[in-house]
Amino acid sequence: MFQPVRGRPDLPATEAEIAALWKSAGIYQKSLDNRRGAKRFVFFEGPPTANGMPHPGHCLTRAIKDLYPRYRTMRGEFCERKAGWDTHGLPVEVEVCKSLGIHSKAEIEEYGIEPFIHRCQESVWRYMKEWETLTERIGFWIDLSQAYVTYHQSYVESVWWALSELFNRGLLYQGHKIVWWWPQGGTALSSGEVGQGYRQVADPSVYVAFPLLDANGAVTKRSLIAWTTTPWTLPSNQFAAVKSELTYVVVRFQDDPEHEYILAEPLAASLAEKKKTKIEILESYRGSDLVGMSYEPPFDCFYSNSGPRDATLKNGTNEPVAWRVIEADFVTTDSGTGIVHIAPAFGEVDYSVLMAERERFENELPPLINCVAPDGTFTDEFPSMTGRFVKECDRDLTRDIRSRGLLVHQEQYLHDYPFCWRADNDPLIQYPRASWFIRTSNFRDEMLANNSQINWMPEHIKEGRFGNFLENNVDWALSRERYWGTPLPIWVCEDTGKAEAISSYDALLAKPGATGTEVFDQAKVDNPDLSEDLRVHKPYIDAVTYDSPFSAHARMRRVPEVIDCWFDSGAMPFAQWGWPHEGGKDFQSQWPADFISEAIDQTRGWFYSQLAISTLLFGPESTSDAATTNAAAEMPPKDYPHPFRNCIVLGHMLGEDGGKMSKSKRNYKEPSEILDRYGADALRWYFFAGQPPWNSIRYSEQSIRESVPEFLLRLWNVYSFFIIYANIDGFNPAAAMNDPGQLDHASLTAGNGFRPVHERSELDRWMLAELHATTQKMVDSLDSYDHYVAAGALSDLVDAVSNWFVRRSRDRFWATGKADISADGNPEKCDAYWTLYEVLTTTARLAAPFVPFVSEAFWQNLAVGPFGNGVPESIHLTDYPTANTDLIDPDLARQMALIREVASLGRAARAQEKLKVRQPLSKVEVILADSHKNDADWLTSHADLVCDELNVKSFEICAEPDRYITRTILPDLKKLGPRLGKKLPLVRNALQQADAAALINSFHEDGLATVTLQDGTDVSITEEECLIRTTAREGWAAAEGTRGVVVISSELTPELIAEGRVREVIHAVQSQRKTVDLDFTDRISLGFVTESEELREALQKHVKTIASETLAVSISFEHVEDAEEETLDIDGHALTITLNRVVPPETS
RNA sequence: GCGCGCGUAGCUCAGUUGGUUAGAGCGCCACCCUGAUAAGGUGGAGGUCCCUGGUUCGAGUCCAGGCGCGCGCACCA
Repeated sequence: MFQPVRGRPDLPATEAEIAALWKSAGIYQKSLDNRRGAKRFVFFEGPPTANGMPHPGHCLTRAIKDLYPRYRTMRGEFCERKAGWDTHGLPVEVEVCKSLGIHSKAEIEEYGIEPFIHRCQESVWRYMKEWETLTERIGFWIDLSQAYVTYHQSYVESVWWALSELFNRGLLYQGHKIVWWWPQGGTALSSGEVGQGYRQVADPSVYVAFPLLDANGAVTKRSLIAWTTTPWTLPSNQFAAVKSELTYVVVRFQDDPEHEYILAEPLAASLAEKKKTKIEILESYRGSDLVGMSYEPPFDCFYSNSGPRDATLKNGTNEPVAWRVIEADFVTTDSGTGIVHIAPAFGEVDYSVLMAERERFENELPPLINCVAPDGTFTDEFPSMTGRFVKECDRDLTRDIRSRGLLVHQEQYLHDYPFCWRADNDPLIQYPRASWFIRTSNFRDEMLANNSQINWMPEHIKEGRFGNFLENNVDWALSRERYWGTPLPIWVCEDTGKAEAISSYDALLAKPGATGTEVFDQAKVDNPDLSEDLRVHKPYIDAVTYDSPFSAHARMRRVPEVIDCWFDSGAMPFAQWGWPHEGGKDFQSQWPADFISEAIDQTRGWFYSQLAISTLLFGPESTSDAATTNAAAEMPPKDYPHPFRNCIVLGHMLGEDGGKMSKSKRNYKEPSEILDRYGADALRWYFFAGQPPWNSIRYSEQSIRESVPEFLLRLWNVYSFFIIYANIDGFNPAAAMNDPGQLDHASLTAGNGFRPVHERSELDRWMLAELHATTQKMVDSLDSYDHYVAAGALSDLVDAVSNWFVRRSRDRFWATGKADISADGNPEKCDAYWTLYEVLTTTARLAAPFVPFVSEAFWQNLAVGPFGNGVPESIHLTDYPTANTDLIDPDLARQMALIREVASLGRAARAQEKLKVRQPLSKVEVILADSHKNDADWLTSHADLVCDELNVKSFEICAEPDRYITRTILPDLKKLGPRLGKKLPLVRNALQQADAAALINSFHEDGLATVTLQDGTDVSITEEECLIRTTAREGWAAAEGTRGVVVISSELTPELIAEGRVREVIHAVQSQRKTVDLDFTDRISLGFVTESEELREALQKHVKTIASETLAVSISFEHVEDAEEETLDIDGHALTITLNRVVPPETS
């Protein structure tokens, strides 16, 4: 006896029971133990941050991350799943600041770094509970208890090791970088943060004259015109850039005849237009002719001091260190003047100009000119505006330039400009800051080589988004002037400035004269709950200093910075084990990952940080050696790809409106709400089967709801059908066999009453063939990470079971006799049960990685129920099914598809003629397409089935097809195209006009036919090169499909009409039984009252059929007493049906 | 602006090296079944495959250029 099943499943409730079962029985752990020692399937968890609430996108990621480990485990591999949490970084600090009601660095320091760090560490776990709940609820099996945590000491120390290696190899250096700087907040913003803050604003756009100097340094009447939208950068001007190949012209404006100006030729006319004046072109130069000229900068703040000072180049000649025309590729004529004002302090390209210039000089290098302080105000070096915020000086600066006759033109310029995303009135500025970098650009080719070996899904990521990103690699700006992060493990000599990197806390303590640990110890005494891990964090770590090896009596002190938290997560492949300080075995066996998956935003994030770190530390070019830190540690193999081989890049999840999901727009439902209403399996199936994973996916409740009936509900209905009748018939697999194994085909073969497949009905053979073909397809797809195709195959299988196998097997399930091998057993019925049982248990296993809860519920009831300990106690402890290829039968699959199409075409033909299926018809004829000619005999032998499906009296393959159809010979373009090329259209015409019958004849007699083309040439064509299309002629009740044409006889005899009416009446009685709420075994007495002689005769003639179909024990042609009564219209004849339940006589 | 992706039925999406009649689900309309039954099934209508050009015997598919959307990078003197 199976547990009775409700018709309408309550999936969320079922899932809760299953989850409890897994937990109490420790199934996840057992699924691992089961595979210990087997081939490993290595999975890396990209650490989410528990500092924010999980949202629907995380559900998708977690579902995909669960699918493949589950699948591989069932396939016999050992897949450990270690959870992890990303805990560092600005977002955490921001959360804390919000709760404290502060936001600037000054306020943080005022609050105190120590308590601030404590709050950060607590804040990290703010939504921990929600994350753990979601993880379990969605069925993501991962070991949360052993999670790696990026702020833990062992993790931090692994990161330190990596950084110290890089430092020792000269790959970690300090340099300057132009960053987007938030002056009021005193911090740089990450590109992601900057991206959020762009706004369209109107800035002043000024065309400024830079007067050229003659050989003696005297101002001439000729000026360059430079264009800028940031007048505040003009005092810091250092160069003017032109493009060598561009043509520049010397012009005179009609409204300003005193001066001559130089600008790019293509832009001269438009500037004149803007000035509403005319120009005269005096001369033209190539850009390269201008290079080297000196000019007077618009402000003299630096000029007056140092003037146009010269310095010696490496080639021995002299050049001014500033205010000189240089050549640059990035100059364009898209806007401006073709002459670019260069202020290296305030732009990345500008800064690179300065760097390039410095390369040219021998020893006295061009300085970085900058008269702006980090707080965004002018310094003393620009006395006229000292202390004022630069952005507010644009107007006054412009006025100043105009008063000195240097303003050529001014206008408003609309463009996007970034503001601080947290203080949206604060504009950001580009500003130089000292920063630590990793020399990743040296490893660009290495990273590309590594990347080329990775299996990216979708493929275009490799060469596209990710490849491009690597191509444009710049050194990794690693340091952050913040508080909550992995401290940069570099200690600097206070005397000499020489630095060294530290690879672990113990190594630090082992340094001569190390002191300062007591600061943390004291804090621990004051607050015993303080996390030990904070020992390696600010401010405690900053207190640890030691004797300098570089200078007697000097101390080594740590630099103040922490690092980019992306480095943390990228170091996860080894840092999760604390390697190389510990965890050597784990790292060896769990590297590289076979599989990772995250959303597309991680191309710049975790995908990159992992690849970069791995390439630098473990690539063939690497000279890193962990053994210097820990003699027991072994470096991993170097061959690419690492640290991951296969990566599914998920599309972004969009809200209901197709836009970005946003809390404030409320355009999506909380995951918990969806899970409570539809269940995790519904959500998972929607993710897996709804679209290829890399598509962006619109997360809408409606789509999720609609995905349920198509697969889960259909499967559930088949399951519940089986349970209902198996219980009625007492079908008990456990009574039939001792060793059920995992209930796969081979084990079932031993069952009593389980007949060999070849002895069973064709329907069973077909069903099992489909089952095993689907199994094969799913395994192939999942092995190549294509779960979308696998899900489609599974869905088709369920459709086949539900809509063909069960439908066509109903009679067997309802037949008399028992479902066993006893004397009164019915072997056909037994077959039906065994087949459906095999299909259900195997389908459940096929579905297990996709919908782990429902499939477990099936297994518990279908397998564990009857067999107890004889079978694995959970479906997730079984092996994934493998196809029994002997059972796959492509011919039968084709034939069954044919008969399903015939039935469907027959119904289409009926519908066309408005002949409902209840109306019996005399005949159906089928004309098979040539491709299915060979199945004619097979189809004929299934006449009964066709007749039954279509409610017709007889079936035949049409003997005179030409009555009903015409044939058209079409060229098989795929075959003829390559052979005939341009002649193809002619051939096509010729075939269209040719006599199809004659051609077919010719094919049959000569094996080929010759057609004469319009151009007079002849072409021979074989039958294989043609397709013969069959079209139904007008005037018949016919429908055509790809496999043939089905013709229904629409002729109605009085006898057929009578039968139709009887069926109509039976239908009415059945409906009435239902409205009266009779049980389906209740007997009735029936009375028919009608004025129509014709109808009464028909009913009388088929009284037996009516009785058996409706379970009527008596049928009279008068009112039945005390009966339910209903009058209806049968083809224009009024009929009153009276119906009464017959109380069965007491049986003693 | 540059790069990547996307644009197919009312909606959500498939469409496998270019090939003859472009598919599914939902919704809609009509119907069937009434022993899976507050289920299930069938049929139908519905398409300028974003636009324009090109390559080709042949383009939803390949190429170029637009337009629109999403994402990433950069923001431009």
